[in-house]
Amino acid sequence: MKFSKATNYALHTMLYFVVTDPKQQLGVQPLAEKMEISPTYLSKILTQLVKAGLVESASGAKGGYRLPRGWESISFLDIIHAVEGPVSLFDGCLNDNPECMVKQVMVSAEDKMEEELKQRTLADFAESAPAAL
Amino acid sequence: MKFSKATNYALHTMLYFVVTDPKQQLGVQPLAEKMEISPTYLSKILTQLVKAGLVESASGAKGGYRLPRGWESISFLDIIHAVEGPVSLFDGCLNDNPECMVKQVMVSAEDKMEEELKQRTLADFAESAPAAL
DNA sequence: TCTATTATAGATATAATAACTCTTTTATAG
DNA sequence: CTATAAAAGAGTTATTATATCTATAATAGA
Ligand code: SF4
Ligand code: SF4
Repeated sequence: MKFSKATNYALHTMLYFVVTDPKQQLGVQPLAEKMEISPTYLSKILTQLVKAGLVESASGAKGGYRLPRGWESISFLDIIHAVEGPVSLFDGCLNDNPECMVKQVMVSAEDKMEEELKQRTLADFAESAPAAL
Repeated sequence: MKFSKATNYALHTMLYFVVTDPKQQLGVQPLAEKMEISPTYLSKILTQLVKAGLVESASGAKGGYRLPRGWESISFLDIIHAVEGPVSLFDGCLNDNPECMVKQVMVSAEDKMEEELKQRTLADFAESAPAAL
């Protein structure tokens, strides 16, 4: 019952994009070194973010990654969902009773968490946390 | 990023105690049959609940499990914590900066979820959901 | 005390998932 | 054409979840 390391890497990577320069193309090597993981692994995570539209990539020489226009409104939840997939904290419900309050409680709890994660966007970090990473 | 099956079993077991008879001693076999898992496995989960003080157990003949006095105020969060341990959705933070907003966001999101889970107690299910399980 | 019953503990096996690596392919600037 | 960098795919290892089996401890009742 915790977020994967991949999600961690994704969050930190996105934040790093913000605190450096959202416009500039950035290769995967410097990022990988910062977090001490292999470039190919991080690349795989970044590809997930690309597919979710949370970063832009450019192949070939002088290529790299950068934030897309509109990056300011990307939320924590967006990033988490991009990496973890559509998570539902509560699964394995056999007799699928829609009235069941157990499910309702769990779903509502998850919603509360997601609400919070949705409200926090990269814009919040543009000024406030340049020293974080 | 989801709750374990064990947590599921624990929640359903607790609910089952409520909808049947909170006072009566109940062996592990009937419960295990209901959820189609082995008695020893469920027993292990129940033992965790016992250690957390969420159920009472009695060894020996005519023994079994039952809810303790004050069971009405046991919350979903109590049960989850008893089985999952002290979970923190966000770990693997290396340079432990207490000012870090990333951590703050994640912790606050988790808090929101836990608040909700804390407010839902077994008492809510005493009348409302006798047909759930 | 003896026996049947029931929880507890420990060791172990299996399965599933996460975490990571290596290799190959595709794309592009110069 | 070539150097560079991302994307894709296959495969490996590590970790954790899930579950079972066996043995031990406790207790009520005969
Ligand atoms: S009690 Fe609710 S959550 Fe559990 S199996 Fe039934 S419908 Fe699903
Ligand atoms: S940026 Fe924040 S969450 Fe990430 S390692 Fe640093 S202190 Fe921890």
